[in-house]
Amino acid sequence: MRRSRAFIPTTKEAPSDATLPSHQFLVRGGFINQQGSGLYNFMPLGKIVLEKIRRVVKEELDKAGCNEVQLSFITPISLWDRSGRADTMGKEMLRISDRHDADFVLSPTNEEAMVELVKNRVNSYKDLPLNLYQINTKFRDEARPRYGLLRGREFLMKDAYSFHASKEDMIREFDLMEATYKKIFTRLGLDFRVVQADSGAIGGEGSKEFHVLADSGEDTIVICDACDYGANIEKIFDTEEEVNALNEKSYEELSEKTIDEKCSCGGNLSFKKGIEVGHIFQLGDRYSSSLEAKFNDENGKPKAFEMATFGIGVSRLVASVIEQNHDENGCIWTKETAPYMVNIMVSNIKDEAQTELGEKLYSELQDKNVEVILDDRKERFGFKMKDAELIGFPYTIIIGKELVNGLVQIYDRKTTEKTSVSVDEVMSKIMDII
RNA sequence: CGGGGUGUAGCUCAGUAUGGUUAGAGUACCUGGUUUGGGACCAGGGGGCCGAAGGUUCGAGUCCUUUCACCCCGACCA
Repeated sequence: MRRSRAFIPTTKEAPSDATLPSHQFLVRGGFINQQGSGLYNFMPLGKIVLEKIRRVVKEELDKAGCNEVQLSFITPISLWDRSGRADTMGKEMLRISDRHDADFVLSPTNEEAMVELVKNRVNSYKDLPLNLYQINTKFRDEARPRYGLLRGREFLMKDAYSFHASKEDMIREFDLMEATYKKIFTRLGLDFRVVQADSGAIGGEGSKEFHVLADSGEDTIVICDACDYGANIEKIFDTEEEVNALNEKSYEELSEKTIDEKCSCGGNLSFKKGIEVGHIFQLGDRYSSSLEAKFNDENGKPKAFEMATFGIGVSRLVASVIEQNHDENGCIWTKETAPYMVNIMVSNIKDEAQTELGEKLYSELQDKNVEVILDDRKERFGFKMKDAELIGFPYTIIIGKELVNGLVQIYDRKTTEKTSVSVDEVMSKIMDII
């Protein structure tokens, strides 16, 4: 992509209501813009990042044997009447009616729809287990949307539902998904913890959350410094007062707060703030029973499916990457999430030698399938650098004043270091580090 | 859903207490010139139904009523 042809509206100032780094930088960098309360548009850069995260999620799930589907986003209210959630989900579920005055729902989650999909199509234990997922828009009419992409009303979520002949097999899948989620978040370059969680309204026995560690996280978790134990405080403390008191504390206050108790492994426990980006539940037969979704077991006896459900907040992950990876100048994307891996900056486009080299490197990197953007705008050096830092390309090749000596520079966004490299070596050097 | 706040140029905001020239600044944008390694400078220019609807008045961005939107604090939630 040529920067001169790209739609990347960056700004010097952030909207006055954006308080979190991810919100400010994603808006300033031209990734997203707000359409309404809790509603966001993804502009080209935001769309690229969103798709990259979606692809990582899809690749790992497919490797683990899951099937991707796509359910209709608008669902008839009757679907929700049958499970009883038309009443229990309350106002979070946005209802609409069509021209015939029939009532519909903008799906906030899809247990019912997925059970209905499988019901009467999977009739034998021989067809189990089965794990179906979709990466699709969800709508939850939050009482108070906030923090940009972290708590929107419309958001992109991966939701998966698995069906099993026995509880043992369901637990096997649950463990497999925990391992798969770890691969996904590791590939995305995130520092995260798996924690014991409160199952909440969705119900079920075992439930684990995946938290990206970030000062701005809305949840408070307890983690061990020696083993991989972690828990959401909602799980550990009994009363709402205790949980709320801790959640209100800032990151700084929490890090000073010590825990006297030791972990069962003997390690020290401490409080951290986390952003919940994944949640896996053991559902049992709650939905399959109420919706009468059954299969025949080895003895030909009808039995309700054992189920589990697995969620990942895909659009929330876009913001989570930045909450965890930014500095005062802007975004620092990880390798799997960067909108473009290499930015070629022609310092002065009136300098023919600089422009020529820029074009040459641009086409060579394209030939090698490197995601590359050429900053060919008629702007000054400082302007282009600030822009590149705000957007957060991992590497920028600066073609500028050192070219007369046969040198260019490679700017590393994460370390902010510039390294001079000869023109002859720059291609091999860049291919090495990306 | 309770409490508070804000809607004026693409963006950030003055102006509203006390109604009165042609509604402002910074930034962004366009033109010309100078500049060219850290969001440049000079000159000129375009851009507004002052959130919407009613009302008071000779006259409303400013006063009154209604309404919509957005934000913040709580409660709730992935």
